[in-house]
Amino acid sequence: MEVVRPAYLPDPALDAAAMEAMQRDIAADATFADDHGLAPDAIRVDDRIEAGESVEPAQATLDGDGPVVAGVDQAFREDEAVSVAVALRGGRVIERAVGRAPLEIPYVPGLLAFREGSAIVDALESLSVGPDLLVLDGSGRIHYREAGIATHVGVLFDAPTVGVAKNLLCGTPVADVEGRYLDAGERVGIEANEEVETCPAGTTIGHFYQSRQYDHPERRHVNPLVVSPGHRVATGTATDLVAATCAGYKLPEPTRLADAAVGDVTGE
DNA sequence: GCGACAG
DNA sequence: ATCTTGTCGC
Repeated sequence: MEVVRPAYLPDPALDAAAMEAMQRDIAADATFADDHGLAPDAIRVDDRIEAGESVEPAQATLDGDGPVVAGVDQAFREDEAVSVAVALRGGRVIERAVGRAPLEIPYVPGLLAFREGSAIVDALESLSVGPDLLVLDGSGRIHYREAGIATHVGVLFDAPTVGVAKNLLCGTPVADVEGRYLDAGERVGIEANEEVETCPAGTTIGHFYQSRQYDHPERRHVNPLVVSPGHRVATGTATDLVAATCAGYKLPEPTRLADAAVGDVTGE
């Protein structure tokens, strides 16, 4: 893949005010409407995984039909960030790419892309396929300036992206989910509030999505995913697409596989 | 000043 | 995110 908006490369040397200013520009350039030619129905997961079988990584097959979805995830060592992108077609791995970058700034809520972004760019630049959709770890439009890491990366490459987070950064759920049991498949809208300074309060900027749930509400329950559009995807579609990439686990397959891959790149 | 806060 | 083993429950 190729960066098409180099002005938005996440330079960790910028001061916070400059980072925030860049995010406002990115949000203005982002498209929170469908512009991707992807149909959730066209996305397939590996049926062997859905059946609970263990699957060996498939050999690279760059040819074929059907949309390509890539998951991206990061892990950290001493003072470097490692990012891995895993591209899937029909639920099978067709390519993996690794990227690295020194860790130069601490984690600051709202400025995540400036800490991890360089490693992600490094990984995606070495990816030979241009995925029809990128699934990033973290928020997209659910962000103080509607420019979370999924939106930032999407605009950098002008690629359709969605963000999948495990926790809510900002915004207000339209229904109380606190300790409430959501059935698998349920979604609850997340609306912008005063924390989101770039759009009117009440705008739907994402969803809680219950990708997986236990059968008995009494004791244990799974926390829902936090899904939001990154770039070139509408809010409802973002959740539809993420739902289509899930295969019985809490995390979407692209994310799970990127997670595992970055794990053993970082590990042994 | 206090609270909230992706990874 | 990361430091880290076993363990309770379905």
